[in-house]
This record gives sequence, C-alpha cells and structure tokens, in this order.
Amino acid sequence: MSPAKRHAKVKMTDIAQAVGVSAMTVSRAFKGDTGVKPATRAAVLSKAEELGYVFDATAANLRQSRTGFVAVVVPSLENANFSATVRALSKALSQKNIQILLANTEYDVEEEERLIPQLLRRNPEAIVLIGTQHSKRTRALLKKAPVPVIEIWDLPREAIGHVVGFSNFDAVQLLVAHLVKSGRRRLGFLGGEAGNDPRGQQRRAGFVAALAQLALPAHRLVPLGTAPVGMTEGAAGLDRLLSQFPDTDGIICVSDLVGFGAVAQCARRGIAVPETLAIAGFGNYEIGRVCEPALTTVDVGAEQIGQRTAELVFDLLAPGNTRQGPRRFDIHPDLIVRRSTP
Amino acid sequence: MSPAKRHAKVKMTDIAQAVGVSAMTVSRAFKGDTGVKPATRAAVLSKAEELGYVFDATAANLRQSRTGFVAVVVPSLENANFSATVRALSKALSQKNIQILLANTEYDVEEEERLIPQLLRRNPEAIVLIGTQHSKRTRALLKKAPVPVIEIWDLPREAIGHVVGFSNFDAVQLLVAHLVKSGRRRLGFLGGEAGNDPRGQQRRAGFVAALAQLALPAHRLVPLGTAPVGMTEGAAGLDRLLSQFPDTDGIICVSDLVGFGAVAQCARRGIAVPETLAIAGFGNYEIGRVCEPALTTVDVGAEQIGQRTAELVFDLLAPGNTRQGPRRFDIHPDLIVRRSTP
DNA sequence: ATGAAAGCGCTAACAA
DNA sequence: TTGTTAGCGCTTTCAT
Repeated sequence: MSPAKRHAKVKMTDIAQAVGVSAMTVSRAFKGDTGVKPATRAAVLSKAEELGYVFDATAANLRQSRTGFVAVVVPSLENANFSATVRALSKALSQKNIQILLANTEYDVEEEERLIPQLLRRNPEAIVLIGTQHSKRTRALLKKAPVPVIEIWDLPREAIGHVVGFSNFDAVQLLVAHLVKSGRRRLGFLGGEAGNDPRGQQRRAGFVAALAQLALPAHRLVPLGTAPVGMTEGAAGLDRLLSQFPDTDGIICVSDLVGFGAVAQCARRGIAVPETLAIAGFGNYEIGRVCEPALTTVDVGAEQIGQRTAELVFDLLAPGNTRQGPRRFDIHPDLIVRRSTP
Repeated sequence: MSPAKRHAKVKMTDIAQAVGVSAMTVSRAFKGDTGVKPATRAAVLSKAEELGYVFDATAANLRQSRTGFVAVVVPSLENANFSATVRALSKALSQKNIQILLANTEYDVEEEERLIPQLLRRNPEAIVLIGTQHSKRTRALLKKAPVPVIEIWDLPREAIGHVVGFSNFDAVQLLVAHLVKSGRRRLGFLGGEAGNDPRGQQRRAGFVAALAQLALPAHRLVPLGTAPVGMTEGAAGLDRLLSQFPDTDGIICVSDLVGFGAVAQCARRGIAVPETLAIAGFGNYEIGRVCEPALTTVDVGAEQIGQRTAELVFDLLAPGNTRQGPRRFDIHPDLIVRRSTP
C-alpha cells in the first residue's frame, strides 16, 4: 500500500489552510466559479494536486440535496438490445457527469421489488426502468417516490410517470403485414408466452390480433419457456412448431435470437428459407444481419430509446424545470426486410 | 404529481418526534440494532411507513465514511462475455446491498481517464476495471487512490492492485494444441491486432508464440480493425485470409463472434468446415453453441470472474480486514471441442 | 434501553 | 474577490 493511502483524508480546509485562503474559495475554485482570481484558483488547484486531494461528492451531495446519479433498472444485460439502450443512455449522461447506478433484476419482479428501495435510499435524480411490469408494492413505492420515474421499452396503458417506448403490439403488425403481402397465410409465432417478459407477450398478442383482423388463423403459437430465451430455444421451437403445424409457411419470432435458432435449425433439416418457410425475427440484432439467410426484422430503436431517455433526464433536471405533467415519447420501430422472407 | 411529492422531506427526527423518542432510537430501530425495545421498534417502523419515510443513504455515508457501492468500469456492455461478468458481480454484490456504479469506456482509454476521477469522487469502496490497459495518468491516479483497485479479465505483468483474470496468451495455446494434434499445420488468426483490445492482442501473441515453439509458420494473421469486432468483421476477415493464404487449413478467431462470421461465410462460399477448413472461436458465446457447425472454443469463465471478484470485494470490505498485500486470482480457461474442428 | 451533543466535508446565504 | 456562519441528515460517542 502506498504511503498516500495511510494519510488521513485531505479535505478542502487542508488546501485552504495550505494556500492561505478560506474553504469557500477552494470550493469556488473547484467548481470553476466566476469570481475567483485566476492566480488564486491556480494556487488552489496546484496545491490540491500536490496534496492528492480528492473531492468528496458525498458531502457535496448531502449539502446540495443533489446526487448527480440516475438509477437504471434492467431485466438483463445479456441482451444486446438492452445493452444498446444502456450504452446510449450511459454515454449521454456521462457527458454531463451524471453517473449510473445499475440494478439487474434478471426478469424477476420480486428481485426488482427488493432492489428499488435500495436505489431510492441513495437519492437518485431519476429512476429509469426497462419494462413496465412491476409488483404492486413496487408500483406504489414508485408512485410516491420523490424522483421522476421513467419507464422505457414499452408503452404502458397506465404509466407510473414518464415513458420512452414503443408499442411491441403494433410493431409486430409490420411483420405480419409484410408476410401476408408476400402471400403467406399459415403463420406461426415462436415465443412470447413467458409471464416474465411482457414485451414478448405484447408481440405475440399483436400477432394474434393482426391475424384475427385479416381473418387468418392464429393458433400456431409455440411457447419457448421463461425469459430470457435465445438461439437454443429458437432451434427447439422450430421443431415443435413444424411437428404440430407442418403446413406453416411463415414464422415470426419473439426476437432475432430465436429467429436465428430457427433459421439454423432449418439449415440442419434442409428446409428452404424463405422458399418453403419464411422466417422473421424482432429487434434487429447483429446476428440477424449476418446469418444466412439474413433475417427480416423490426428495428425498435434501442439506442434511440437510451438517447431520448437521457434527453428527458436532462430536461427533468434542468434548474428552471417547472415539473409539468408526465411526458411520453413514442418511438416508431422500422421494418427491415431481408432475405429470410420473400 | 402526487401530493406526497410536494411535502418536505421526511427525516429521522420527524419520526422521532411523532413517536416520542430520539433520533438515535429511530436510527437504531432501522438498522435492526440490538438494544431497542421491540415495541419501540414496531412503533418507529410503522410511523416511518405512515409518513413515507425514505432513509437517506447519502447522509449516513458521509457520517460513516462508507458508501456501499463499487465502481465498475467496462470497455463495453454489448459483449456477452463482459455482461456475464457484470451480471455475476452485480448479483453477488446486491445480495449484500452493495450497489454498482457503472462506467462504460467504449474501449477508449481517454474516456476511461475522464471517467475514473468522477467515480473516485463518489468514494466507492472498490473500483473494478475490466482490462489492464490504462493511460499513464489513470494508472497514477489509481495507484494512489484510497480504494482497492481490482483489474479483471487479464493477468497484467504489473498490476495496480488486485487481479482476477486469466492469461489470454496461454488460453489460445489450448486451441493451437488441439488443431495441431488433429493434423492442421497451416494455421491463421483472425483479429487481435487492435490497439484498443489488449486481450485480443494477447490471444494473437499467444497464437504466434505457440506456432513458433512448434516450428510452424505464423504469418497468416489478418487484422479486423478497431474493437469491438464482431460477426460482420469475421465474415470479411475470412475472405481476406483465404485470398492472401489460400492454403490455410485452420483458423483461430479472436472471439466466437468473429468465428461465427467466418463459419457463415464458409457456408456461403461452399467451404466445408471442418473438412477443408477448421475454425475455432474464443469465449464460449451462445452463438458458438448454436451455429452450424458448432464452434470449438475456449470458455474463459466470465461468470466465475465476476463471482470471484465479488468475493474479493467482500473480503476487502470485511471489518477486520488487515489490508494484506494485493491478491491475484488466476482463472483457468477450458477448451471446448465442437464440430467446427476435426 | 434511550438520549444529547458533536461532527462527517461540503456549500448556500449573507457579509465584507 | 473573498470570508463567516450555519446546516444538509445521519451516526459516533458518551452519558444516563
């Protein structure tokens, strides 16, 4: 351990004393306040450097009742879509030196209920949650929380506070329309039944609704199990779908990962995609661009969600903010047609 | 905005007053101290609930000089390997109510240099960094930082503090040995030249060293560009490798993602894997298990790294800790043989 | 089992 | 341009 670590903590008053000014001057020098003589500031900063001073944000936070961090609650980080959102959010926030306090629920509302109070104790300036499914207690807690709540990645009927999301229900309709336009009529859906993945459920519901509206059968639904589901489940799911409904001519998958699993399984079984079977994914993951054939999918704007959320946070934290009502940003997903569908 | 939000903040003294005890008793009741009459505690807790009290961790932190969070610095979250580590770490830490302060450098040491001081100001109890490549200033800063520094995912020659990692250099030798044993002699390597990915560089260096030791040629090296590189680069890289070195009979890729790109490209070009060309990846990503043929790879124990790091943190924070010297955990990666190699 | 006083390190507010 | 005072909300310490 270096000697520096043994020394008692250096604080503002130490620098003040060493330079021969008051603590306030040191404070001002540090935050780049106007009204500090350049020479004084220089002296302060150099002495701080010399003494190995580290500004104590905790103390400042207590005094100012502002912490400069945002709590972010995610169901999983091992989902490239969510990571993209977190990356965009993190990048934008870090530009203004706002830090992220991260919590991972692993798709578990109980865990979320346990984690959120821990986060709130730290006085985050806002709390961002991927997903809109929460326990009753969590909901109540967030409702009366003294910080802005931002739910993202979905458009809840009853939002707790602000929303930055898209309609998973509507987004799937882009895919259904595309498949039907190209002549497919016997469509199936892989996944979307998991109780812990409401976004997937919305997608499946959108699928069913779209078919119903077209007076097409919507019974070719194959469950894949509890979220997260991925490529492995997609491959197994394809087999199940075809054994139950051999005449299927098009499949929409709850995600590109599942879609890739299905495409890969088709390759193994010698099923021609898209000729015999059209397959579409969801989410525009890298795998869908690279696999063979490349997957038709929906780009949900994962980064855009993060970006917009950051902007919303800045807005909410802006000094002059008058706390208007809750805001709602509706992101519009894009259909991306690739070779896996005709 | 609910009425609760307009009220001034409820603090311990408010509860104390309402219950008719002192703030100290409230404090004790909250932390489950022995030496509070059960009836008193019950009264305190119920009044707290009633008033919507939220414990202020900032104030407690200032007083106790302990914050209960750990800073985690990652090059990227969109890498399933890193996310797995963060997940395991996060899960273990959250069990003891330690929060994660997340920073994402995007493989940029300059950005890291900018972010770390921001993190240190918040008095994290430890700082965990994926990677061991840092700027000179960052290194100096961390060296004299008053918190334990844990570098993970590599085994640096000169560690700043503690280490939980594996030798990327050695790990590749498992793959080389496997390919050579199965008769391949004209091996190539995809990726690993990127200056911002020292782990990749180590892998490539290990590849070159292993071949040199076997007196085999080690010139079939194809750069893929700046990290992060993925499937797309893998596909392009395969083409480049084969046009430069058409006689190549085995390829090791800097990651499974690149490996998948290469395998997919082989499928498109009608190159038989593994008969004509053996392909191995690195990192044991899900894609490598599911693709066709499944990829031979190295499992580096991403979760284990996170888990071990959490244990190390607990150790370092244990009250009786005597601050012994830096610890070093050497994780041993495993070879996983699949169908992409003979 | 409970309370009173002091103070963690910083900054808002006012003063000079 | 700089300084003084007070206090953010909690917990340590000592007292009862």
